[in-house]
Amino acid sequence: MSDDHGIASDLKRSDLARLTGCNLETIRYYEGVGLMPDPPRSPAGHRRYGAAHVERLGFIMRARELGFTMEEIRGLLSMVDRGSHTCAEVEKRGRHHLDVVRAKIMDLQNIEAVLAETIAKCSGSDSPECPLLTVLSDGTVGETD
Amino acid sequence: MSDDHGIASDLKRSDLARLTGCNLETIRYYEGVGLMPDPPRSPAGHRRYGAAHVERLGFIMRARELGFTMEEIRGLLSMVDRGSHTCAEVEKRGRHHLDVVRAKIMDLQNIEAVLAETIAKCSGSDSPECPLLTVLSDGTVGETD
DNA sequence: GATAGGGTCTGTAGCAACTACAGGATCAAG
DNA sequence: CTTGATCCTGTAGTTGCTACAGACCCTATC
Repeated sequence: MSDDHGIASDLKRSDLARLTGCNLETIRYYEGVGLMPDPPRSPAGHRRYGAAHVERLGFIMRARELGFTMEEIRGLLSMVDRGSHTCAEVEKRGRHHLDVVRAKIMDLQNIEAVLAETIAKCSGSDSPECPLLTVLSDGTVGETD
Repeated sequence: MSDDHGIASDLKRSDLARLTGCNLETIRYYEGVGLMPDPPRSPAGHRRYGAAHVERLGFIMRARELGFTMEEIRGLLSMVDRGSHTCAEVEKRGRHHLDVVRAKIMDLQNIEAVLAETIAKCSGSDSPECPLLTVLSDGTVGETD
C-alpha cells in the first residue's frame, strides 16, 4: 500500500517535521538515539526523507502520545523491524504499559483527594493560618481534632 | 513547640536523611538549589543539622509527595520565610496545582481508554496482526470498519 | 599510637526525553 | 550576486534528582 506514489520522496527535515507534527530538533535526536534510521543525504549532506520515514516517525509519535517510554518504543520497533512480533507479545507489553498508566492515575488521584480536601478547608482570608501549610508542615491530613 | 528539647541538635547529614526518609545526596542537592539553608559546620567542615532542618526538609518532602514542583515549593517556602503568606495566597497556589494535577489525570485517563479499548481487541495469538500495532501505525483508534 | 573501616567532603557525570542555541555551510529567490 | 531562510554540527540547558571518584576525617580496637 503506502509506496512512494502519493508522497514526495525527497523531504527535507523541516518537511518531515511539518508532516508529522514532530519538533525539528527532535528528529535529529531520534536519529541520534537510534529510533530513526540515518537517512540518505543530498550531495551537500542534507537529510532526505521518504514515505517510510514519515510512517516510522508517526509510529513513534503516536506511541509517545500513549505514554510509552523510549525503551518501550525501541523494543516495539525492533520487534517489528525484525518481523519477529506476535500479537501476544505486543499485547503483553501494552498491558504492562497500561498497568503503569493506571498506577500513575491512582497516584495522582490520591494527590488530588488530599489537595482538594485540604483546600476545601481554606478560609481564603489574609490570615497566615492555612490548612494546606499545616498539612505540608505536619503531615496531618484530614484530621479534624 | 518544636524547640531543640526533644531532638538532638547536632545531627549529621545521614541522621537527617534517616529521620526524614530523604536520600542522602538529595539533601546536598536541596542545599545547592537553595531550598535548604547552608547548615552550620563542625570544625572539620561536616554539616550539622537541628530540629528546624528536620521540619523544613519534611515540608519539602511532603510538598514533593503532593507533586509540587521545585519552583512552587521554592515560592511557598519563601513566602513562609518572609512571613508574608496568607491563606488566600497559599490557597491560590494550591488550586493552581490542583488544576495541573487534574489535567494530568485526564490526559492519563484518555491514554488509558485508548490502550484498554485497543488491547481488548488483541487476539493474543502468534499472528503478527495486532490492533495495538495498527493504532500505532495508522492512528486509527476505535474504528470498526 | 597506629590502623582499619566507616562516614563525610567536594565536584562532576549520568538518567529521561527532549529543546535550544552558536557558528558555519548551503540553498533558493530576486 | 546578494540576502535571508534553511540546513549542518556539536554542545548546553531543562527537572529533580542519583551516583560516582578521590580526598579527607572520625571512631574503635589492638
